[in-house]
Amino acid sequence: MTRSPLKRLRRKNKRKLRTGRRRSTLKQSSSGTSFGKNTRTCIWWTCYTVTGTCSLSSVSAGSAPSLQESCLRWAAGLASGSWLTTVLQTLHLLHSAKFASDLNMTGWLPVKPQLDEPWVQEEVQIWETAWKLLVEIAAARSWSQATYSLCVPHVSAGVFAKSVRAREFCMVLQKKLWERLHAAAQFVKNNDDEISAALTALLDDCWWQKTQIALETLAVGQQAEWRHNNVEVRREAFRLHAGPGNTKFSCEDAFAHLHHVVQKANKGVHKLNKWARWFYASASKSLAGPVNMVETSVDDYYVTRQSAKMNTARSSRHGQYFSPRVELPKSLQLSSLVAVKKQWGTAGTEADMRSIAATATLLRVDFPSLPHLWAGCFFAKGFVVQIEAQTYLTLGFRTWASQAIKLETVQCNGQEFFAFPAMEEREHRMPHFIVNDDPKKTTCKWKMAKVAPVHPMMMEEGLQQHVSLLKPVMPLEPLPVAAVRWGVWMPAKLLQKVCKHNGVTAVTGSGKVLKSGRRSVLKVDWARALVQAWFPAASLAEQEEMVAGLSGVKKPSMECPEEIIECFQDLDPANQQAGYFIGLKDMAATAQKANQQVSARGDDIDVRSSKKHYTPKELIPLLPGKGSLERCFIQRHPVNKTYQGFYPVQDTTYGSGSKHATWAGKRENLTETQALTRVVRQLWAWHYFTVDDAVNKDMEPTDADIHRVVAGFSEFTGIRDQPAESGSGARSSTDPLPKAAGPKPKAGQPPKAGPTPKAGPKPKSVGRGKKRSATS
DNA sequence: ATAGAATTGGTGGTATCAAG
DNA sequence: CTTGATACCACCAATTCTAT
Repeated sequence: MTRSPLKRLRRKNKRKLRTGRRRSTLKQSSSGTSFGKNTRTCIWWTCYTVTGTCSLSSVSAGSAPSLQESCLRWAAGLASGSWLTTVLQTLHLLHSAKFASDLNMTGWLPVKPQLDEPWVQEEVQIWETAWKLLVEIAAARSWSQATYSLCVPHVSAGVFAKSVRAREFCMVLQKKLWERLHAAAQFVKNNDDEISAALTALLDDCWWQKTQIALETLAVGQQAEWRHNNVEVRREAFRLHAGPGNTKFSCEDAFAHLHHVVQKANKGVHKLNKWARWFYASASKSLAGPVNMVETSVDDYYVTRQSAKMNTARSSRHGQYFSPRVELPKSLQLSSLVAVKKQWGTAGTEADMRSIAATATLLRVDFPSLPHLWAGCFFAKGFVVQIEAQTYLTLGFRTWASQAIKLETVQCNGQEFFAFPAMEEREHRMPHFIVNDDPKKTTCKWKMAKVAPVHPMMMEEGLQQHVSLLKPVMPLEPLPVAAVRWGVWMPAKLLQKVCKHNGVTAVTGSGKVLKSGRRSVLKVDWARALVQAWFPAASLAEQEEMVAGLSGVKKPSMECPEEIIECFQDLDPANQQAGYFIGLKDMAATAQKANQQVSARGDDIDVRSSKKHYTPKELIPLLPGKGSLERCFIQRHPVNKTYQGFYPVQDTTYGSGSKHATWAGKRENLTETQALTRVVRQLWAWHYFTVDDAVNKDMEPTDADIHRVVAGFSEFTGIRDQPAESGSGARSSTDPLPKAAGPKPKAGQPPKAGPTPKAGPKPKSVGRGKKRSATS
């Protein structure tokens, strides 16, 4: 019994770890053909890299950088905030004359045009849309990249940053994280209160400190007293980052591939199943050696199938595929996916962002305010916020904190504008985070305003050198008030908290009728109560807009039965204007609009999901299997004047086949019958080739059959076919494929001329199917 | 706490387009 | 007409959100 390659590999790696890193394996990894061109590398490959001896001297100036060096530089750049430079450059396009002119914006005008002119409105609209896009891009990049500058072990790459200052900064950051983690652990141990609970949740969200590698990295730093030039610190960082940062991708790739194999297996395509497993085992270079490998060529596939037929020993031909023969130690509590999730944490983009925000919070914020940080949910992406003299653009809130970009204020003629400070060269950048722990509108120190970019041509005289500035739509007002005014979405729980902290408790339910006879309180009810308490003077439509934003409800927020809408519309105009009906009017209009949107959306989906070019029922009798064969069909395109037939060629080497024919075309000018005949004959040719058991050849439709079908269509195309040729069942002279329908090869057997797929009658069209089966 | 709804991201397969 | 590229759609699984 041979041992599984996986097991063998594990042992190999273990041995390597134990015997100390004497032999450099890094070279091997960088020269492997797997990297670069194809990232489908065995996961152990990457682990291998980590255990190798580092050669610090290889990271040197001079000759062309090695793969390791460029990867290391890249990781170091990310750790010291290179991505933030990109974010700032993106946002700075607001002040870029070139950007404005690229968008065909009119330049600064000393005499302002009328705002209501169509071209002005159009340009202003474009400029505002461009700004929104810039904010989206900036926020997306910030939240996806900040992890490299904040979380361990990513930050440790910073000791290879270009400047000493940046290197020092990364070590200081890790030192702080280390200290804060210890303080947090102490606090949780000694306290059992609200703060302790919040801190536990924060640590859960941080997540990275639960990993062995992060703790090890910090421990190495601590032992080195956080000196960036310590040999061990640099060695650790080198091992982690001097290689393609693709452990994640390698794992995903490997598992995605396994998943694919499993899918195929479940479909019962046994030939492909085995083939794919062999391919998988042999595609991984790191498995070479202990296992007999097969070549991943089509020839080899045929040979293995031949040997299977001839009952020769296959074990000498192929490797073994993976299966979990070794159970993980029980103490790890990782025996199931559920256990993994419990032990480690949830994965995904949301979780990553939470981790970033939690780490930033752990770093800067005092523990006592942790239970109140949910109040940061007012920081909506793209708004301008201010505390004391400092102003920021927010990039969105994630559970604990919001990312923010510092702004400077520009005064002119008593008006206040906001601008991004001039870009300066920096060796090190850190993302900025802001928090709010006060949800009360009366005491909250933060102020917020919605802003719009001023169009370059509309800039005040004397400010045109800025190209464009951000201008508050309304004066800054307390953060909670502004958030409600602009309908900043928040989860239901937080909305409730906001209401309670601000004394809004009179909430009428509008949900289902409960046993008590009262209606249950929904999210919208809280939103409506808050809006009515804070904006009693606003019109109902305005209030409903705020409510819709706060609760994020897309459907009609209240059940407004059709009858009520109809009743209202049946009222005579005088009554419709009556004071006590005006509210109803707005509501009916809103509900109707929403209803229409919902129903229109439904229709849309229906229309798109219908298959327009599926086999028309008239063509079904012409198909092999008469419609019972899956993925075998003919499309008819009256506009393109084409037929296209598809047949699921079962031999996976060929994928599925398709045959296309045009009638009334320029080159051949076929009749419609001739075109359809070509397609039908090809389908049957594939059918004979594929199906092993005896097929009654008489089932194949005659030319006359085909013509009859086409004649049924002709009224739609306007192109009349000639009557069928007199030779009744005989093939016409234009029959395109007399050979293909000729001597039938036995199915499930390679063409007799040999193992190459070229010989013998075979489907001509290979198409994408072949490629996929060869590369998957 | 938890069931169920909604949302999101990924995958395989089909439909369509366009270059040669 | 072949071929490759890509848009689009249905479906699945993971995750988040809401309501109870």
